[in-house]
Amino acid sequence: MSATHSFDVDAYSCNCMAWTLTKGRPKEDRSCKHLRQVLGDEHEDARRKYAEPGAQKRAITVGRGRRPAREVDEDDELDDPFGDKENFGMAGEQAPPPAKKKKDRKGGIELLLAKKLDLADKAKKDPTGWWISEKLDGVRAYWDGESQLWSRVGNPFSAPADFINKLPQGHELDGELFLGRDRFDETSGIVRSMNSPRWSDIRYMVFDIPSKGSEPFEARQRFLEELFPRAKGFIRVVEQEKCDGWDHLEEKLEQVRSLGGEGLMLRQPKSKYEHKRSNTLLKVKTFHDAEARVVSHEPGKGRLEGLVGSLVCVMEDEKTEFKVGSGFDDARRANPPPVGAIITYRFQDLTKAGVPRFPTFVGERFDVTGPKDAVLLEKNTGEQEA
DNA sequence: TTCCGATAGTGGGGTCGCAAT
DNA sequence: ATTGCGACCC
DNA sequence: CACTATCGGAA
Repeated sequence: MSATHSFDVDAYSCNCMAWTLTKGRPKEDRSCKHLRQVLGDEHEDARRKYAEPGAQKRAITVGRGRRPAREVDEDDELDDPFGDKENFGMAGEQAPPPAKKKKDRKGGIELLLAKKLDLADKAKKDPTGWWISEKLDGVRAYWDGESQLWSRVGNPFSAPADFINKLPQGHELDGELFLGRDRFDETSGIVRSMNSPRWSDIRYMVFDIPSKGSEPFEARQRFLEELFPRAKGFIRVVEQEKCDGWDHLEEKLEQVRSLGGEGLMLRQPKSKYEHKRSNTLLKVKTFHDAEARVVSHEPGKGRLEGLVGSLVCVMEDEKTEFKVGSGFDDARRANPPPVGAIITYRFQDLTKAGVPRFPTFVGERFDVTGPKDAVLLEKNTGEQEA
C-alpha cells in the first residue's frame, strides 16, 4: 500500500516527489504525472497559463498503486498508473484517457531501423545516389497522425497539448525529438519527464512519413517539405543531400563530426518505408580508440553467470572510472584481461561527466604500461543548429 | 557450403519516477 | 529529505 | 546504444 495523494481544485497540489522537487517556480506553474492523469493534459496546460477561478471546488483523492511497469497489456484501457480505479473518488465523468488505441500489440509500432555501414569494405557498397542526412542525437518519436507521440518501443510521450495540437491530423510522422548537437541528455530528460517547462525548446525533426510509406522516398520527402515549409515552426524536415560517392560521404562525415554531430544516415533512393531494420537505411558513425587500466571485474548475470560481466576501468588519470561490458565473446569473458592490465576500448564520445559513451572492448594491450585517453579533436562549436 | 536475417540476451552512461530509507 | 533501483532513452 | 550467440533459410 502506498500514500494517498490529495488533489484540491483550488490549491492544485500533489505530494509526489515530482511536485515537491519542482522548486523555483510558482505553484500555479507546476504540474505532475498525477495531476495530468486526473485532470487531463489539456486541462493542466490551460491551467498553468492562468489559474481558473471558475473551477468547481472539489477535492479528489487518489490512491496511488504500484506502477504497471510492464508493457501495456492488450487491454484497451491503457495508461492507468493507478492500479485500482475503485479508489478514484470521482463522481461521474472525468476519466481522461488521452491515450487511444493504435497501440499495435505488445511492443508498439514497428519503425524503420538502420543497419550499420562499414567504411572498411568500400568494395561491397556504393553510396552514390543515396541520400545523406545528419544523424541527429535525440529521441526517436513516431506521431500516429491522431493523438499521440510514441517512443521507438511503443511507449507514449507526455508531450504538452500545445505541442501535440500542432502535429498534422491524418499523417503519420517519423522523426527525432531534438535540442541540438551534443545535447542528448537534456533532450532525453525533457521528453521523458512529466512536468518539464522546456518542451517548448524541443524540435521535431521529421525524416519520414510512414502513412505514405509505399511511395518512393523522394516523393515522401517532397511532400514533407511542402507540409512543413523551411525554417518555420518547431517541426522541421531533415535535409537530405544526394551522395556523389565515397569521397563525398567521408567529407560530409568529417564535416558533421567536426561540428559535434553524431554521424550520418544514408537512405536508399526510391526506397519505401519498411517497418523493420532494413538495408535501405544505413548509419555511419565515428568512434574513438583509447587505452584504459582494468581495476576490477564485475560478475556476469543470467546467461553469463560465472563469467565476467564487465571490466571496471580507469582512464588516463588513473582515477576516473567507467565500465566496459560489451565486445567480448564468451571465451574472453571466461578468460578476461586481469586486474592491472591495459585494454584498448572503443567509444563514441565523452559524456559531460568525462567518461566514454558506448564503450566496447577491443583487445588487451601488452606493449604499453599505462592507460591513455583518446585525442578528441576540438569541436567547432558551431552556433548554428543542425 | 557460406552467408544473411531475425531473435534473444548480455552489457554501458544518463535520467526520471517510484519505493524504501 | 536522501538514497537506491527499475525502466526507459541512447 | 554496443555487442555475441543461435537458428533457419536464402544465396
